[in-house]
Amino acid sequence: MKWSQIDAIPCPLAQAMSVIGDSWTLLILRDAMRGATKFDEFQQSTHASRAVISERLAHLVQHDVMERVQYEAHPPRYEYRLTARGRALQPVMMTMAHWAETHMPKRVRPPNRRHTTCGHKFHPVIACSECGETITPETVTYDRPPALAASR
Amino acid sequence: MKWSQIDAIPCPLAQAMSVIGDSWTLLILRDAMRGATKFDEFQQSTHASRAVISERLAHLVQHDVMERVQYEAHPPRYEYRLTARGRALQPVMMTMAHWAETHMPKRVRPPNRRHTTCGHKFHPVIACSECGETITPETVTYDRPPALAASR
DNA sequence: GTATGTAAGTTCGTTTTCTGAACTCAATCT
DNA sequence: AGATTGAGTTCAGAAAACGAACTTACATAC
Repeated sequence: MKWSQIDAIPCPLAQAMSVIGDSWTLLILRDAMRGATKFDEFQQSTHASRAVISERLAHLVQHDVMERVQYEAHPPRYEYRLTARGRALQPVMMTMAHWAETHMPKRVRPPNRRHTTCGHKFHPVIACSECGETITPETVTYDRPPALAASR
Repeated sequence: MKWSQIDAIPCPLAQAMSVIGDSWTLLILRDAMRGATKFDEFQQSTHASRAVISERLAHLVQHDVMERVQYEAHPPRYEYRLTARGRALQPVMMTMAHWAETHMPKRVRPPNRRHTTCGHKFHPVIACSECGETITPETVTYDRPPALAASR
């Protein structure tokens, strides 16, 4: 199977990969979260080739993660903005960044996130939507367990 | 810049990508979380080519996300197990799966996670490690804000 | 003792994708 | 008129992925 065909796999993670799993895509989204909107901003920040930036942005637009908006008529100019679906990736990226911060500390600056509501420096923890307690992997079960594809 | 050189970027997300950002890698880890350990299990479940599985597993071992363990001496046979660093990716993958479930519901089965501690079906929410409140993107600030690379 | 099977890979010719530099286009600015 | 800007496209060469076949080291069946 080709990587370009993972959208056919009915698994949430595979579906997520089919939209945001290509190389450079998450770095483009990181820049978008920091306020980037212009083609050249994405290109200069990520250092990916212009062809790749072009292809990835089109893919994100196609899947409603970003939108292409004309911001100037003469000459016609377009920028890219996160949609609600795109902004909803913020927890994913924060969780991933936190993993890198805790497990590869020598390679990144120490984090400096602050929660404005309580005023403290914090790191993200995963909580249960129902009881609010912290989720640990051992406390999660599946009613119909996700099976390995080969074993079905 | 080449994708294979993102490990040089001192950004947590880029560092995470350099370890788990290649195509197929997250699907391999998904299978590992479900209990897969054998080369052929990974290959048959993901449908990636054997060469790619081989390369990705070696990369994960090199970065201490999985370990290669001999489980039989005659003939010599090896399997792959998640390390602590690999198991720590569970929240990342759960958060990403939840994003796909909520934003691409037509393409995946409805979720069925249960929190054994409280007994309820749940979805993961991101909470503040200090005050326990739910984190929304607007309530996060950075003391030294992550800048766009081009603007530095 | 020969043949078949198994698990964990490697090899290799073909196809696909990426890379980076140059080019285009529409319009404004000097 | 010529230079600049922003948003791309084009293209030749390099790198990576694809998938089928092959290898290695044994165990087991015939």
